[in-house]
Amino acid sequence: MIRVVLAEDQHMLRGALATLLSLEDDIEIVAEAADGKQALSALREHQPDILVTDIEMPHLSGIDLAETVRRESMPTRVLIVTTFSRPGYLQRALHAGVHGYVLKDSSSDELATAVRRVNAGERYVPAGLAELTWGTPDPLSDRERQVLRLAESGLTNKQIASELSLSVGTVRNYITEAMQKLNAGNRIEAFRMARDLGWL
Amino acid sequence: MIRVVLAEDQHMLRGALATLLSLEDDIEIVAEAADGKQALSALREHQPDILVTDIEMPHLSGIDLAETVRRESMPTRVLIVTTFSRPGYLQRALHAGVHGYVLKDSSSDELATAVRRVNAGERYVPAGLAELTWGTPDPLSDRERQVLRLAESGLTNKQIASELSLSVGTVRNYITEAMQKLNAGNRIEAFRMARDLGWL
DNA sequence: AGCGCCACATGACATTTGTCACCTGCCAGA
DNA sequence: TCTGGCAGGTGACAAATGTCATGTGGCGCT
Repeated sequence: MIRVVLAEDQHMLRGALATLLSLEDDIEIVAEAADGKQALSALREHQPDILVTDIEMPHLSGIDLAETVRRESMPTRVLIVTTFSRPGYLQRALHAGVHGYVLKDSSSDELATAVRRVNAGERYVPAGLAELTWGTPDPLSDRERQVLRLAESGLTNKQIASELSLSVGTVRNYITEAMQKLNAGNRIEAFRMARDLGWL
Repeated sequence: MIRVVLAEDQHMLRGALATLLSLEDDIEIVAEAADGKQALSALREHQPDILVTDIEMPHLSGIDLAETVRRESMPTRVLIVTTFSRPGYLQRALHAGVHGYVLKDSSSDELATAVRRVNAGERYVPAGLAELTWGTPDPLSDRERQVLRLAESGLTNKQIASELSLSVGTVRNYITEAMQKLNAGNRIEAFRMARDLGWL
């Protein structure tokens, strides 16, 4: 029996996946979690074989969970289930020690398959996405990323500067650099592109 | 037997919901659709009792579908299932003649309940959301909405102006008006707020 | 017919944003 | 030790963005 903890913040999808996975003869859902913190408690308590988790969740992301699992040498393997086929996400996920990666846009059969593969010690990654990923390494520096995130939330250069204790000129510089790297015409295009590629 | 067409672009959720709804004794899924166009064909072919549909889908949105259903006087009632609890969405949905509205963040039991209620001729709307909705009527004019959408996609005022055959000054003015109505400090805050409230 | 209201429109002006050239200091690797 | 790269910074200039006063025409109300 493969013992699974399921973490997904969307109630309806979580319930549906739990039901479907439970229908499989060799899979057992030992706990469900609606956010990262609950997931972490469940991991500590149940020490499952597999954690099936979304990336974007309150409190702790699926990637944060994967890092914790590795840092604390838990016996659990992590399988990410996510909406987005953003190259940067997969890259960060693999870097965090994730064992499998499934898109919500695939079938629930494929999820069950992935669970079994990962449980058997294999890696599971969508064919097309893997290639995409290595084609475009993230060119942004930490500062550029930081500044773009704040710009995305609607702050002005002045506000960003005071937030990060930098001069306005420096902030402008980072934005300009990011725009050049991303080949964007203004800050809006820049953070949208970075976001879409999974770099923020 | 309640005959249902299910339209949802996320494969995994669609499959899961189809399975779960089929488990109910009085509900039958007669067709599934992955986008608005497929949904429309399915509606024409099967003339179901209920259309369960997402809002954000390729080709035709769930709201477009609801409008078509009413315009063509189909025998079908429409039940929206969506991620977003944005007041403007519910408002537009009801205006389009939708009979029920369920959030993906509720349980799948609730979905089945909603299907039955709507089939019985009742309306089904989440309690809290209904109040929220009437508290904040959309203050944006058509032009302001149009301009905000284009600004959101990263176009400059000049590009927006040429797109809409206006002068740059006029475009700037619309942005300013929208910013004032939304109490935003710049265009980025403005379109983010409008988007979050479901007004774009 | 006259009034007010509103969406739509414009241009002049001030501020913010983006570009560019150039400077300092730190640190890792050849 | 030299070199290159990166973080941090400045200032001058050009371009885009935001503010404001003002004008037009349509529509409803009295």
